This record gives sequence, structure tokens and C-alpha cells, in this order.
Amino acid sequence: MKTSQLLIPTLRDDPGEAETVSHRLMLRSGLIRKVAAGIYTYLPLGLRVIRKIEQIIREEMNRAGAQELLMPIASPAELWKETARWDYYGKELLRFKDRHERDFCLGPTHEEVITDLFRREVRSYRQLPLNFYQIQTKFRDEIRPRFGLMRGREFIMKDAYSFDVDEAGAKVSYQKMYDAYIRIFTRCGLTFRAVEADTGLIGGDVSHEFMVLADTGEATVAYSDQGSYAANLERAEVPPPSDVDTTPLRPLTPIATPQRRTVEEVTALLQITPRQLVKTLLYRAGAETVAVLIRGDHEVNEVKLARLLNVTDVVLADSETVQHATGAPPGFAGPVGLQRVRILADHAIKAMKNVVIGANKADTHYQNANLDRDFTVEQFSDLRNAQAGDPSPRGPGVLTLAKGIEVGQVFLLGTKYSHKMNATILDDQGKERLAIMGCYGIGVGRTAAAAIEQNHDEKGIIWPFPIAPFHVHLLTVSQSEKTTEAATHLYTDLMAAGVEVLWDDRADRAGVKFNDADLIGAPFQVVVGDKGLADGIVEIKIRRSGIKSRIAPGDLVAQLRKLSTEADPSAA
RNA sequence: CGGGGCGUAGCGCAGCCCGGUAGCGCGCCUGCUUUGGGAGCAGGAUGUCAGAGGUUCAAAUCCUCUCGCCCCGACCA
Repeated sequence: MKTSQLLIPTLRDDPGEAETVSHRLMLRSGLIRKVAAGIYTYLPLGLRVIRKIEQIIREEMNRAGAQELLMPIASPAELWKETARWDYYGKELLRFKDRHERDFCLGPTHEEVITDLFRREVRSYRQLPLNFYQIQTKFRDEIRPRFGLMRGREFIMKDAYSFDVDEAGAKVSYQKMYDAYIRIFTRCGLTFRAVEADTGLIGGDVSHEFMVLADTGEATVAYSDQGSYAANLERAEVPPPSDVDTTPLRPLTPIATPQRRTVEEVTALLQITPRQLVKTLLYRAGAETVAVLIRGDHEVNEVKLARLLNVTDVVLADSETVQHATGAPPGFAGPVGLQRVRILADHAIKAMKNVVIGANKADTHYQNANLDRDFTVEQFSDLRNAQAGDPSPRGPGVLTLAKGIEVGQVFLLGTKYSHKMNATILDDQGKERLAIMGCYGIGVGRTAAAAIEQNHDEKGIIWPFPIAPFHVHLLTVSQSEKTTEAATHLYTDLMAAGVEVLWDDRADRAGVKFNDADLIGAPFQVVVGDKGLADGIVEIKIRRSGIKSRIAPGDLVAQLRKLSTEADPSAA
């Protein structure tokens, strides 16, 4: 393609609306333009990247035995009411009525639609396993769209759904997708980790997320520095402490702590460390209020708490609720004499002795409070976030925390949807059984954004070869006929050789072209100009390394082939 | 939804406090020169100052409301 024939509106300045690297560079290099919050147009260059990623996904999904289909974006409320997600999904589900006042929604995911198809069309275990996938536009009315394609409301997703007769089969299907995802993200040139994940709104039992490691990531990953353990922080297990403090018990003593509410204020006043203090946090979980005891230097993991209480989410109680439950203003809650709410505690509390806790009385704490003697706990559980330096819950090593961008997630759903929608098949005994399902998603645009987060410099994008919009950016830096003629030949030869080449044939000066080429980030730049041609050469610049080499025009195609193979071994 | 901020030319911004002719840089158009890392000169076009009300002789500027967008939090591919 020629630049003069494509709309590639590059920007010299950073757009004011964009802060993250990928968002900024996508706008600047003319890949996308915003239409509304979280809603974008993919311009020709951006669409080429999207298509490249889609193609890699297609190849690997097909290789893994999945079959492609395409479901509608709009789906009727009835299906969603069957699984109760019409109510449960909340405001993220964009609903509307058709002209007959029938309720519809824009699909945020397609478990209902695919399960409906399955139950209508599939009867026998002989037809299984089945795995259907689609690459389609999804709509989720996100609370806060941000960072360009990283979290859009409308976005392109590959979603796949597997159906098996039994658990064993479902695990095989799950593993196939897991392996396919590893290949997909590897082929996209990303540095990533597969981590254990919470199942969230989709539901189910087992799940892994594929995290591209990048500082701009919204998720936190905890992984072992020596072993293979890796998990989303939401999920990362913290084993109970092995050593118990054996200090002799001292008598419980009230102590005045006027206006000292926070851990910092109380520990500063009493000259102790946060490790010697127990925070008592009150949470609302549905209709119930619970108290959660947690060591002063730890953070409550609300996902774990919600899971323990079997609710969808928990929120910190407001001050009125705290006052009602403890008889004291917030900041002075403690488990001693706390009657009105259940008391839950993180495992770490078991190991603590002579702790400081709130006294359920304004401006007062207790010193030397001790479990069982002074207060009791209804249930101990893993309720805190893992911290860097914690021992790995499985395998050797200690945990390190890093930021990650979630580009894909795989779930073993079990019968969650097949049960609610009665999706059954006959097994080899002629008995009706619920299909065991799995579902598997990849954010296509987010994968492109993540690739930019990991591959850029101050000049612009450095595309991994397999997902670059073009392999070669051909730059003519002189306006002479000689140069144009030489470039025309090279352009024709490259195209004939199957090289994806973008020829910057604009009448602009060399500097403009060099800068745009660096910004757009094709892996290789070929520079043709009067100077080089006088010496009988053209120049190749490798975008990533910046290394330039001079080469006879006749050798260009062969040389680029060689460089391409080095850049993308999987393409060979 | 809670907290913070912003809406002025295609992009980046100034002007607003202290009301009176809407500006700067880049980009765009024309011409000449230039042509290997964001050219120079000359000329030119482009704005419902987010919208609606109000105050005033007069509003981009002051007041009220509405809308949109960005950032921080709760959500997720």
C-alpha cells in the first residue's frame, strides 16, 4: 500500500485525552480515533493490526479443534432471564427495547446464546467434545472506560465455549485452550504469565488469566521467584502462619487513644509496629454485617471475603452501621465484647499475642488482648492479600508482586449454565446428562494495546513482527525521478515476494517520513534516496535495534526474507 | 456512583481572576525557494468559545442548570 492512498493521520503532539503509552501511541500513529467514551473507530492501520491478531487466534483455535461461528450482538432478554443474569449482570448489560417493546441487550459475553444453540442442536455424547468460538464485537457498559482500547465499552473479543460429557473431558478441553492461549500470546510477541484467577461474574470453578507484564496493568500478579506458582492477587493464597508467638500473656488493659483512629495514628501513639495491632473492619455483605480481624500491616482481600460469605461482593460498612454494631465511632472497633455481628479473622490472627485492638468505645483501645481469653473468633480463613516476600503457597520460593494487563482468561464452568438452561445430552448409557462447559476469552484490542505497552520507545511503537500492520516501511527521501523509479521497482518486487510493504510516497521531507516511520513502528524501514542510489545501495533500518545497513537493491528481497524469519520463526 | 479536573480552529494551548475587536504554535490551502532526521519566505482559509438560561449597554470571561470528556476508586477481555 502507498501512504498517499491510506488515511494515516499521525499526530505530532500527544493528544490531551491520552495518558497511557499505548493509548497515546495508538492515537498518534493513526490507528484509532475516539467516537465516544470507550468507543473507537479502527482506522486502516489499526484494523490491520487487529486482523493480524485475529488471524493468529483463528489459526490456533482451529488447530486446537475449535470451530468458528458468529453469534448476534443483540440477544433477547428471555435467554438472560433463564440464567438470572438479566438481573445479576447489573448496569454493565446495555439493555434496550425493540419496536414491539421486547427487551433486548447487547451481548457482553455469550454463554446464554451458545448454550441455547447447543441444547437445540446437540443430542448425543457422540457429537462431543465440541468447542465453538467467534471473534466478535462485545458491549459492556463499563463504569469507567479508560486507556483507549485497554478498557473500552465496545471491544473485539474472541470467545469460545466448550461442551463435554464429563469432568475429565472438560479438563482436556480446558487444557487445550490453555495451551492454545500460550501459543497465541507467544506468537503475538508478548511477555506474559498464565496465573490462577478468580472466576468473577462468569462463574465456575477453575480459571486462569493470561497477564502481560507491564507497569500500566490494572491487575496485580503474585508469583514465586523460584517455583511456578503465579496467581492474580485477588486469588493468591496465603497459607496459615507456621510459627506462633509464645510470649507469656499479659493482662488486658484499656488505654486512652484520643482521636487516634487509623493504624498509623494508634501505632505512633503507643510506640508499636503495625504487626502488633489487629484491625477490626466491618463489612456489609448483603443484609449481614460482619467484623473482619486482620493484622495491622495486612490488607483485607475483599474477593476472598465475598467468596467465604458466598455473596457477589462486600463493601466496607458506613459509619452509621459501625456505630450501631460496635457502639463506638469508626476507628475504635474491636472484637472484645462485640455481640451483634459475626467475627471472622484472617489466619495470621491465630499467631498473635498481646495485641492492640479497638475497645468499642470512643477514644479507647485495649493493649494485650488475646485470642480465646479476651475474645473469640467464629471462623478463621485466608482473608488477606498476599504481600511481596510471603512464602509461595505451593512450591518453592517467595512471592513477588508485579502489574499485569489481562489479555485472556479461561474458565472451567462446570454445569453452571447447562443446569440453568437445561442443556443435556444422552450419554453412552442412554442417560440424560448436563453438558460440562468451559469458556475462554481473549481481548483482541487489548492484546494490541498490551503489545504496545511492552514494545515502544520514545519515538513510537516497535511492533512485534507477527502483528505489525506492515512488515516494511519503504521511504523515498528524494523527490527525483531516479529515486521514484528505483522505489517503484523495489515496491513491486517486495509485493511480488509477499512482503507487506507500506510505501511512504508523499512529497514530504525526509525528516517527516523518518519520524512517522518510527512512530508507526513497522519492523523494517527501507530508505531509498539519491545519495544511496549514487553508491548503488539502499538502506535497511531495523526499528527495534536502530541498526542500519547498506545493501544493493537487488539483494533487498532476500535480505528482508532473512530478517523476517529471524523476527518471526513461527512464520517460517 | 463518590472524589478531582477539563471543554476556545484539525491537534496542542493562551485569553477568563479584572466583562468591551477571539489569539499563539503546529497542521491545512496557494505561490516561490528548499529537499537524507519534523524546511524558509510571502499570502490565505478555518471558530455556533460544549449547550441552555440568567445578570449587564455589552459575556469566552460573572451566576445557574444541563451535556460531554479525562484522571483516582468500586468492575473486567
